[in-house]
Amino acid sequence: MTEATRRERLRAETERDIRRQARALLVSHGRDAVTLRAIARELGITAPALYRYYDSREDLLRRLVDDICTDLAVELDTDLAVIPADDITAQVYAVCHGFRRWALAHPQEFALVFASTEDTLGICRPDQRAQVGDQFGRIFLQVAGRLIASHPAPTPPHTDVPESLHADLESFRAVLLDTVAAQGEPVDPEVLPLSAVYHITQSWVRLYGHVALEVFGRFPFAIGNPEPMFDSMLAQILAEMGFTD
Amino acid sequence: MTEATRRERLRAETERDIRRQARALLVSHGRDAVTLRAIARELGITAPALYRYYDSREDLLRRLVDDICTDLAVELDTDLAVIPADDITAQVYAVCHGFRRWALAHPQEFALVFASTEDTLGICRPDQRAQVGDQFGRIFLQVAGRLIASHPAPTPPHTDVPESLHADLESFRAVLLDTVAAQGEPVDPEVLPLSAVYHITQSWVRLYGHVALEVFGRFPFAIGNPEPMFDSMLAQILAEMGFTD
DNA sequence: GAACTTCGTAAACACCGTTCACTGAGATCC
DNA sequence: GGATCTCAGTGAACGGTGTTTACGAAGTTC
Repeated sequence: MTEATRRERLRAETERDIRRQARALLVSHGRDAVTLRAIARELGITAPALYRYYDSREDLLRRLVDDICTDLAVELDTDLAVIPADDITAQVYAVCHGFRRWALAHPQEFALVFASTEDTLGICRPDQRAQVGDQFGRIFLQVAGRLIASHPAPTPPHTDVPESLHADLESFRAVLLDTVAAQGEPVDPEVLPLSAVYHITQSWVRLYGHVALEVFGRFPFAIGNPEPMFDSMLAQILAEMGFTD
Repeated sequence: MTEATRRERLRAETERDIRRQARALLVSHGRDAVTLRAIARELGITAPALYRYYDSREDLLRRLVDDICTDLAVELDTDLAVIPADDITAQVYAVCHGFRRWALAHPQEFALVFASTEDTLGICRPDQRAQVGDQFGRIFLQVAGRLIASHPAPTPPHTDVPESLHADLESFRAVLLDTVAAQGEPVDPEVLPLSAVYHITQSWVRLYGHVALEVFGRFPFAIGNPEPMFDSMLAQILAEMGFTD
């Protein structure tokens, strides 16, 4: 059935097992508990064997980040699957709620992927990764692109876009257009004002800010149930783009 | 001169040295490098001696957080000292710019204080700490309280405050009033609408979100110079409160 | 000066990441 | 089919870590 050799199959299987155990340790006991010896112990092998698969513990953690992003993307895609394709605001709600739910359910993974300094996690080749994690970034860009591509009216930009950001925002707009186009319907670049691209960036700031503050417990006061605040924030973000439903 | 005994003086001195070395290791080589043995080595003592001062490495890290918050507060207070007492928007700019500058200059310390999950850092007795770090929290509350206490007009609330947040926001308003009153001029509680308190919370979400995204390099695209974006965000936050300068 | 408290030590234990020489089984070639 | 090569996994070792323990040597108190 498989044309791969027996050795290749076993290798791929072991590699998956290693990552799975590493994830389990990360989730259950935190980043520091992801030790090569503990992983090997659970797998019934010895620690040096792991060096046949990863250059170092840091290398393994770096690849874990990719796995986590992929899993998050799968979860968000599942949420998106039940949303009508033409209901863009429902898609935005689904992705944002899904992101928050995932972050609160997996704080250690959130911290590793979204709150690690570059030097504690090794260099992540800044040229290739234009976005936080390939898979999760794809979904974010996709929904963001569709959102601003379908925004109801040429919204008067609430704020002036700083002049010095024009170049960066224009290349980001190109990435958004590519992502949307690759997923299906192409979009007229003219209908994507720079101010909307800027607003999307600001929305990511707020989405990320709220979720991170909640995960890390750094809101300035105890909040009984933060979900209404999250919903209210999303509603305001959409309202500022001209969506009034 | 000092009425403390020789032993007490030496103890206090050693304790300061320990924390200073721990901070140096944190800043220069990251959280994982803050090792009891490394600290002891630099101080010319042995690692078990540190247990006369701290219960464990985790305990030491927890107290480091307090030190860092205090230092951050001192830095922000220095910035505030040169701002006219009646120019509240300038004070807001000073604190926000100072917070961003500090975070970018001390990413490891920022990550430890503002992006650590509760269980990786031990429980921080949620009853006592009403705010992120006592000292830094004091400054934030102080400026935030003064800001909404002096907001120019009874701003029409852009968004409705979710019903379920009223109770939490009211107790937060009380904390804000206490902080401002303890610092000098008392404030009429009536001039502090709940929607403004809510807006302050949303502003913290945006301030924190921008700074954390910049520190962790998680903006969705490469930004040549993020400072204009930060300034633009601050301007918008103030504009939404009715400050138009 | 005796009794007591406290700081620091050395030794030990159980972990950790990582390197290295080596074995044994799968893959390949003749 | 047998020789050869490749490579996953091993055991031992090195230097590092947090932490506990018993003990000595000061400072403090009476």
